[in-house]
Amino acid sequence: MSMPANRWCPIARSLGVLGQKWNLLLLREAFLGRTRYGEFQRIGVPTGTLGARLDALVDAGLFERRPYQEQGERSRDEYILTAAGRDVLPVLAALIEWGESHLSPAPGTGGTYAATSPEGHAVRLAFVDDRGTVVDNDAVTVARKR
Amino acid sequence: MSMPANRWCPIARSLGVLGQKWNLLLLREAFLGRTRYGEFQRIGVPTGTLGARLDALVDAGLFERRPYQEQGERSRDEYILTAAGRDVLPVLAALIEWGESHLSPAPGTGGTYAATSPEGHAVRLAFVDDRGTVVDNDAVTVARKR
DNA sequence: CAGTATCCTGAACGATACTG
DNA sequence: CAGTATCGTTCAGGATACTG
Repeated sequence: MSMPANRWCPIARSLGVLGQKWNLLLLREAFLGRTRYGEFQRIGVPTGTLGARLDALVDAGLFERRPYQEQGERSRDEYILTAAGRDVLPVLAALIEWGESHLSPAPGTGGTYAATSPEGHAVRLAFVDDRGTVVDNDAVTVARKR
Repeated sequence: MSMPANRWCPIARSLGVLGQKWNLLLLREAFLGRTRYGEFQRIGVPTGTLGARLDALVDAGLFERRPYQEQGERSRDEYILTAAGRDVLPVLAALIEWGESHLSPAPGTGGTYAATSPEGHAVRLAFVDDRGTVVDNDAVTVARKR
């Protein structure tokens, strides 16, 4: 995403990293516990694209390579989420919630993903103020600072 | 986004609507109160692209056209967020927060956007459980249902 | 299994010109 | 001001073959 007129905008800048077609799907797999090339490949991404996307995500600091070695095999790399990568979770959660609410099929018939707290409680995304009070989405307004 | 292997996934499906380069930027403008062609145009999108994106967002049900008429001018259309469109706010907020945390320049030097509650309190996105208790991002796990 | 290398195609993009 | 039309370019994506 080039867009010189929007370089100041964190949305545009985030999309520069996260906006390509496969990146968020690879991150989804990572959150589901996948770490290896072959596991990522199974979601349908062509190998050429996969290599490029993995490189890009490593360069952007969302994945880091970690060597591993199976019995009698050469050393290979796993792709592990960094702290920056783990912070993408709200983006994924927001997309999941929007898709399940507004896209056919089966809007509202129980989701395909479950997000849970360490205690096993289902969690959802919400806006909260500094005291931790939940604020309804429609009540939130956005403004540009300065 | 075609991806037959991922049609079940609400992330992939949401990206089908929201993933194009300019769509989220147009929605950003809508949240900032812009409604008219010329206002959208100012963000740097070429007119051809703008027409196509606006059509797509109307077709997807995120914008609706509403006629307006200035003194002595012909009737024109404004582009108004629908309920589905307003629900995109968490996606934008998540991208803003990720970008401001992890992308140069000036990560953490105070954001470019402010989200506020009706009472004027600053709000941020967070995971909450069914009792409204905030759960730390890193403590949340995702799993595929069924 | 874990990649790299090639080649092709299509869609979004960007610029520019034109119309009511 | 609010668009539509045209055109060239670029790049992600897709298919396939090949390597260690």
